[in-house]
Amino acid sequence: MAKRTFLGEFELMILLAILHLGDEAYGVPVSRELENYCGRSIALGSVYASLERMENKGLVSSSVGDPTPERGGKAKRYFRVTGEGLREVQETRQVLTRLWQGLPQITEWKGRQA
Amino acid sequence: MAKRTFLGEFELMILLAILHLGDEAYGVPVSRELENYCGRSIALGSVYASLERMENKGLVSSSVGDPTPERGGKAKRYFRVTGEGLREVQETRQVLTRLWQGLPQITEWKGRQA
DNA sequence: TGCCATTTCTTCAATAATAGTGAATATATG
DNA sequence: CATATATTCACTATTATTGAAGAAATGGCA
Repeated sequence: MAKRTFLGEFELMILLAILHLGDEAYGVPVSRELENYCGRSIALGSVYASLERMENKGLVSSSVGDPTPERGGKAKRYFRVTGEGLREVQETRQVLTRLWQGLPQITEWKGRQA
Repeated sequence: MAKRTFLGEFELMILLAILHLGDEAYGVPVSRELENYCGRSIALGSVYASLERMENKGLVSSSVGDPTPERGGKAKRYFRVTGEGLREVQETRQVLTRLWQGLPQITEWKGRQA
């Protein structure tokens, strides 16, 4: 069996999106948030699948809210990042930050070139 | 078929390790470099597998050097990050940087807590 | 009132791609 | 030939992606 591994890129981004959204972190806005940050479309199914896996690993927890009084206002499943999830994000950030420090070809790039 | 996706966490780290190593970037030191940065052991096979995939995707290129005059000095396969590989690293870094900006619970963490 | 179309959100099933492992293989030198 | 360095291989596990189906709610209209 494959042993414990890194946080996947997608997992990392989802965790960060949840932190950004705070109390409004359920599947749909998480997906929208990612699309905004990444500039590409994200399949909702992949977000839910990843959330499911991360809940099993203890990186996020979820709770189902009440239905809202609006058309299609089905109860939402809200997600939070657990302490362990936060720790993993922090560690990943540390490693990446160290890795791209001292690499001018990376860090001096300011965005898509003209 | 799954469409084009993000750079995986592992792929990203390998690309960064290659950039750090410059002219000495072949399988073994790449793996060692990762172990140093990540603080965990890395299976050599997984590094080669990832390098292989990335070469197919055009993110790295490789060339086989000459044997070196030392015991077991088998010819090495050196890797370089291509222009496209570099661009992907840069874009990934941009997205991640934006995502963890404004999150004090992430950015104000200075390392493994005492 | 009682349906049903519509909306919002979640789950599912199936496939592709990536990660990880241990053993095997290839080539050097001493 | 034993040993050292490096790469490749075969196989399994985990993660990513997609498209469609399922659940639950409201709004409007006969």
